[in-house]
Amino acid sequence: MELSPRFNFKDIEDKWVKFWEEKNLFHATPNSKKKPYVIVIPPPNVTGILHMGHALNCTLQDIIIRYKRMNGFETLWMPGTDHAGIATQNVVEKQLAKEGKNRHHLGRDEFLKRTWEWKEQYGNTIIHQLKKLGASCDWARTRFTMDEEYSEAVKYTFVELYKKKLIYRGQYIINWCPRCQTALSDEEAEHKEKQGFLYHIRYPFEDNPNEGIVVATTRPETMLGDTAVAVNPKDKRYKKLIGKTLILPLMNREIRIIADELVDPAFGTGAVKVTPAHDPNDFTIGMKHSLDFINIMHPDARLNEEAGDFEGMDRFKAREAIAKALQERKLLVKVEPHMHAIGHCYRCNTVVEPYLSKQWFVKMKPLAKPALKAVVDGRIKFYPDRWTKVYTNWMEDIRDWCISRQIWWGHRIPVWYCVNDEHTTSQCQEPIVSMTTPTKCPYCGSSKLKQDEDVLDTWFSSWLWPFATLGWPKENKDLKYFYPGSALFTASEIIFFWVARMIMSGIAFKKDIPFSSVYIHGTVRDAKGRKMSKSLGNALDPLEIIHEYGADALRFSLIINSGQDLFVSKEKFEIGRNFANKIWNAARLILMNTKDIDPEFDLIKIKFNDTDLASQWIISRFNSTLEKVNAAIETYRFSEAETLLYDFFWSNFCDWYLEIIKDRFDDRTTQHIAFKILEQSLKIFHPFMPFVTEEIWQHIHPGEEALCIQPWPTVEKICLNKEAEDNMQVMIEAVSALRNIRVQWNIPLQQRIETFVATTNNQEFLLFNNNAKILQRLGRVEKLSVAAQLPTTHNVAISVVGTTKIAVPLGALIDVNKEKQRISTQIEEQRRAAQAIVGRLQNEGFLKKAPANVVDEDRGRLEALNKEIKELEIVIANLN
RNA sequence: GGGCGGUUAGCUCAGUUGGUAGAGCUCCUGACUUACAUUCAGGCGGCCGUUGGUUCGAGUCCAGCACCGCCCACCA
Repeated sequence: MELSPRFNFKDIEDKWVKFWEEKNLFHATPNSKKKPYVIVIPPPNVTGILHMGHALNCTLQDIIIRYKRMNGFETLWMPGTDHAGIATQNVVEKQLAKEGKNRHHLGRDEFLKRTWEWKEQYGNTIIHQLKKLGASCDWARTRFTMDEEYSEAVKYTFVELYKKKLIYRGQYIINWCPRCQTALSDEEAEHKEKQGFLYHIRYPFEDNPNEGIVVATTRPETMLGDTAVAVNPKDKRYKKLIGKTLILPLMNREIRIIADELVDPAFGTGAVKVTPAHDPNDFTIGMKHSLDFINIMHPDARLNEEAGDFEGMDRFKAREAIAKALQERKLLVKVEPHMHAIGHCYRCNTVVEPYLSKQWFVKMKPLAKPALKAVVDGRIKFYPDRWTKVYTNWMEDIRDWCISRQIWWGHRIPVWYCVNDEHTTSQCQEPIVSMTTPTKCPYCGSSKLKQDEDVLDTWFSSWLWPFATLGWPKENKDLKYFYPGSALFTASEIIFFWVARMIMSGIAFKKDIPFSSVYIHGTVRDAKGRKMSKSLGNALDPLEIIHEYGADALRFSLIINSGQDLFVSKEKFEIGRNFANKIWNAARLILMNTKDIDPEFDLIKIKFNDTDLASQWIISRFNSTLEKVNAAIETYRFSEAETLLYDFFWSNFCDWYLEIIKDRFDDRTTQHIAFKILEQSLKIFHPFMPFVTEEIWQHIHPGEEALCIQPWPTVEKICLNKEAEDNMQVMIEAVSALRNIRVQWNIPLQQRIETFVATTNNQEFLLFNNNAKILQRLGRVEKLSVAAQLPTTHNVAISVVGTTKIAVPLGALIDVNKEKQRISTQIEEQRRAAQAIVGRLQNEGFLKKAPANVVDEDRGRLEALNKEIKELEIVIANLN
């Protein structure tokens, strides 16, 4: 049965997606005979639609998963989605805004109901898209970070950590997003360099209002909340002033000058205004010196009643207004431009505000210590290795993790407070932390309890992903068999957010690392190197590429470019499309010319003496390629693996082997070798291009088991034949030499030529003698003579390969007059060019006296041209 | 301020332990065509960022410098 003349990926992709899923080929179950190989997918946000980053990330995972599956592992690729607290809430709020409502109009329960509805409707979009990509996940296991079972795991984690005193609640300066109106963790505040200003403000002395101390700040509006000015105790300029009282301008509050080592005398004026409620540094100083903490801001970043005349004003408006007011009072000494990094909300890009508030935190040092060790002592390896240092640096300097969020969509914090005014004992202040909803206060017995309003950071659920997806905290067979996992594939952006925390949680709760390899891949950018984003409008949609070029093409092209950050444009995907097409057509050629293939036929049974050089060569090339491909995949060098496959199949198999055997396809052994190489190639291409390979496979093996569960070929050492590879290389070069002569001398392909091969090297003599056919067929040679010396014929074109001369007598082959004319024209062109140089040199006066380098350069060109002219003249002479 | 990565053909990138610089795309020339024009054959095109060092020999190893990019950081 033949393949259709044109490869049409659109006809086959959906068919195989459906087939694989219906036959349950990707489902993994605990299996006493096989070793497990496990990857958990980085769960995409439910709000997500497939972008190039996902496509790259998931293709990489799919390659190794399919590879391991074919290598006999019980492979589990765990799929699922993340509830993405802030992102999802934002989407639904935007929807509400269109209806002129906000979430408070609906109330918490109604809003959550609405969000769940949204999730049911759109939350699986990305899962469907991943299937189109060919991802071989165990779809039946698809998890969501807010599944009921999963929620139990999250609660359990919170309660356990609280019991171990690794979770605490307290008033601290956190990153506050005034738009999302929630706290953020340090990692969620993205620092970006921005041009700002450094305002120098004079704070007058209480006893001498005309004099004062000058402080420098980038956020003058926070001065309204100042409760001190600090200087370094060693700073000679200010030593005498320590303890003096100042009048805080605009507020007319008395504040004092205090001394603290945190102050750097070299920055600004060396005197720092201290705003303990609005700056992390100042907070520390405030605690140390028992200062007042004055919060001057509403949660939406408008100034509050503590801001005096500026109440109600937005923070940035207030900044201008305050600068102006200070200027009017002649207290603004100067304003200078200043570059500094400002935190932005990673979800909405709003400038975050350091804000004092009561939040829940995870104490990280005890969790980080064993997680750091696991990487330092090599139990977990990063690929490429350089990320190890990024990880260890962060872990060594880890800070506590703010996990409470003032939003509604997420895991509600499992904490209740006693709100009974009448019987409140001092113990009733204690939070009640519980897996289940408590009915009464354990201290006073009151049933007036109120649950904490906040939800947990999304990452507080995703850091449990490697085991919560397997049913933890309940023990079960899956968990026992599939944990710990094998590898994790992700982008560098979430090493801190996710990778590090999974390692911590795995060790803390499962007493074992969650995976032993972490592969960090590059970022996908556009052709100009910018990150792809919807707002820039430069995003290439993977689905569009799948539609236009096919999923195999998308996958192959992405991976072959994935050595580092990728710069993609539409044309970059042609390589994959063309390659899929090449595979298809090679298969067509072979299927057209082979029949009744003996299924028992095996390449390793072929004796080298029984077959020709080209066959030995291609069998050896297949095995040496396979050996290298295996090594590349095992060490996560995927683009290298694809390059090896591409070169083997296209440059060796198609361009040479198939061309050589085309006219002897009637030979049974040849048929079998070609068929077998194709069949084995399909297997090793399958992880990279699952669709086209499965299609061809099922075509040649109808009714048999699918390609995706075929055993991976083994490297047959007996087939590795360096001598054949080297010898074939000589033949290839000889053919190339002949082709070269043809082009050089304008000998049309139709024109059969006579060729002499001359060598005194015994081995090469035999080689050419035995493989004359290759030269004859691919070089279109009519008569080939192999001898020790060239005949004494004039007018031969000679090319040298190794120690062998390949010569073609030109005599009758070329039209001498035509050739003469062609060369004459060439000579004329060269002469004109030479004349132009001479002319220019004369015009510019260089010919007589000039800087040596200029003349040398031109002289070089002149000489080169003259040399070429001479050579061409010799050629003309020879033609006679 | 600290750390990391990059600099090789016009473009995008390979280059394994030091040993005559490679691929794809682009461009140019050509193509007996029943596997493929998403093809085939051939060609043009590189002081391998810069300076110095180690070596018989450096794109590759070492040091400095320049430029580009990324990450981290509580100098207000």
